[in-house]
Amino acid sequence: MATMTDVARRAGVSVSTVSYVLTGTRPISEATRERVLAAMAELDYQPNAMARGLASRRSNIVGLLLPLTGRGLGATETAFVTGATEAARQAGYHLMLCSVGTDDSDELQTLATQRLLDGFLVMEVQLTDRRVDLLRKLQVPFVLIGRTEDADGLACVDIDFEQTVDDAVAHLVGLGHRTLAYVNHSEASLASGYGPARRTAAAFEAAVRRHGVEGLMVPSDDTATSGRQAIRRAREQSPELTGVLVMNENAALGILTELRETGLDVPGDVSVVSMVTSEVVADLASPALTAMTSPGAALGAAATRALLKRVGEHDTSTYQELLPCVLEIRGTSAEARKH
Amino acid sequence: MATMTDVARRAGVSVSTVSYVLTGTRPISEATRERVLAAMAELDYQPNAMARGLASRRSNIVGLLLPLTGRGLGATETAFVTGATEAARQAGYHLMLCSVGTDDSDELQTLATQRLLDGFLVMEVQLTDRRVDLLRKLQVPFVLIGRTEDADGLACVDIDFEQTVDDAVAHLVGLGHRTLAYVNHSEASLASGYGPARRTAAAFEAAVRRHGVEGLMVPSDDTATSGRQAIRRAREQSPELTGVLVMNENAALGILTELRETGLDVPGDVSVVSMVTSEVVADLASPALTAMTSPGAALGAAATRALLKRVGEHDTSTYQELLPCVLEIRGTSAEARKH
DNA sequence: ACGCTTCGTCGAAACGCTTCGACAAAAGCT
DNA sequence: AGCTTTTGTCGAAGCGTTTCGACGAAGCGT
Repeated sequence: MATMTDVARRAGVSVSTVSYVLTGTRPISEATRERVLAAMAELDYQPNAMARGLASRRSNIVGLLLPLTGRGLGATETAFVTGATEAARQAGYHLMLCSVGTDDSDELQTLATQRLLDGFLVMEVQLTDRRVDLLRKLQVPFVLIGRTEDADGLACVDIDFEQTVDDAVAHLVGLGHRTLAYVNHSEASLASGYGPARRTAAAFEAAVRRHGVEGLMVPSDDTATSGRQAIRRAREQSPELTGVLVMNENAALGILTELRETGLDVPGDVSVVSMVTSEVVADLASPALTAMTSPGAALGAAATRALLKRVGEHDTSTYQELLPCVLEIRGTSAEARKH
Repeated sequence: MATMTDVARRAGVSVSTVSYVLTGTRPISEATRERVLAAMAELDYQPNAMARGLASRRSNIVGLLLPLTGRGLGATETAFVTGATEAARQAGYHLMLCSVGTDDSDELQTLATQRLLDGFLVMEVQLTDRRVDLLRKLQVPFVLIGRTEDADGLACVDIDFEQTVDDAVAHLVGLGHRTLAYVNHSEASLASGYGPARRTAAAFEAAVRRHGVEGLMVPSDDTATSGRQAIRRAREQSPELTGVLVMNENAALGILTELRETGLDVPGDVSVVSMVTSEVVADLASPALTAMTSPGAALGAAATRALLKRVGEHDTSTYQELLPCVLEIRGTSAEARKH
């Protein structure tokens, strides 16, 4: 393995000159630059990442804080990770997966103090999140995927839930539906103050009022079975219901099954719009789900860019970027039946 | 940020003594060890990962070579990643996600030569894989998830496809099915020599022969639509077909839809067993899919353990570990109809 | 009491890079 | 022409560890 000293000797310059060629920190004449580059090529030189990191106090690695609960990642999260990895790579950075629980402060502190990582991308952000306080105290650059209660002084990238819900409701109302149900996340997450659940709940209420239609919200777990129960409950409470907005994918599929088995046609009798849904899952259903496709990869890329900017420029300003899900009309939404 | 020098001064010993306490490389008396540990605690000392890496030529990071194609990761892959991350963490290692294309030798070479990673986990292994040759040439420890054509001298961890197919066929035959179809991966992947496709094809043929039943194989892309076409084709060729084994999840859901719309009952008329399927996806269907659940997390953990062993002990022997998928009987398989 | 090994510790030399101050040489001003 | 900048390069001092050789102090067998 060739080192910088080898390159310097071969090119007949000092090591510092080689370093300047590599980093561009100081001007180097065209002639010697070429000699150095040639020497590197001949020796198959690759800078040693550890040595570089030690000397420059930069690892060029960012950590992705992702509590791996064991139940796996959904398509949205996966897309996010993919997008982030790709964006990091393009900027010459690497992404390290850090499976640290949301409340495992010790583990996170170790990780952040080791000087192995230049910054953090924080996923699965709670409304009040201990990791945020810790990272802030430690003065480590970080960007949240999601938002805390008070986002002041923080950098966040998140789905624009308000816009997304509003677009979905507008779509259904535009098709003539006058009585809507929103199948949200579970009661538990609503109670614990889970951001997306809270925000969409509020947004749904606002949208419904603004459009002057009836709206009913019911909670559901993220399983097909729970989705079936939810839609049954919704139809009991409000039998004239023709438009359904549903937060999570598995519940959405359960709802389709339940409606079909009740003898109702989708989208003939009832229209269903799924939120924050990936294309893959949408196509699993038959007919394919009309859905608000989550901008997973775009979010990941945006978050990474924001983080790298903070790392590079010691930027520490408040920053917020919200991306809406985009409506993909497929087979489960149609004009409301006239009566 | 406290350094080792600070700790040494505080404990009244030399830096090397501190280092020995930390690494256990040389014996240290109980008394000074305690003094050193106390000093560390008082100073909130954390070893600097870069310095340690430079001096010891070990980063304690392993790379996960995962071509992120943009179409996202399935549940099995995700579980794998999760399992690997967790296993690495428990051994004091970290996992770095490396999105490197299967034929991007330059990128991989850079990565491996940088001395940033102690070893590699290689996913999406092709039957003949250029990455394998490169890593071998570079003398970097690595473990494959999957198998190449010639696995001699390599370390591989993979699904035991032969066993899995055999178990699935045995399940269907045990229920009285005498004519089976196997909906495999696409024609293209079969032609390109994709391992799982080839291996399951051979295993299916063998199992069918061994059990003395009829078997037909049809290819399908990994989409619901393609699954529907595949089952239609299979029933044309072999109308008395009552048992279906299907390789990929999306196709499996398509098959259920197609059968239902043809007026056939599952599992009353036809039994369907899905292979290498995660629980989440299995539950999406109604009735839930009887499936061979892939041991994603276990595979990831096994691969990581194997890799760390090689890294630590400069072990370079041939190694192979195969884990079968386990049969989860749910709602899509039942006794064959008597006639 | 004598050498001999074992134990516990120290000092110093790596590890391979970045970065700072210094300094000729070249270039830009009046 | 003389003076100040700017440009291009060098040497050396870190960065915070690990690791190796050395060495005094114990512990052992005889």
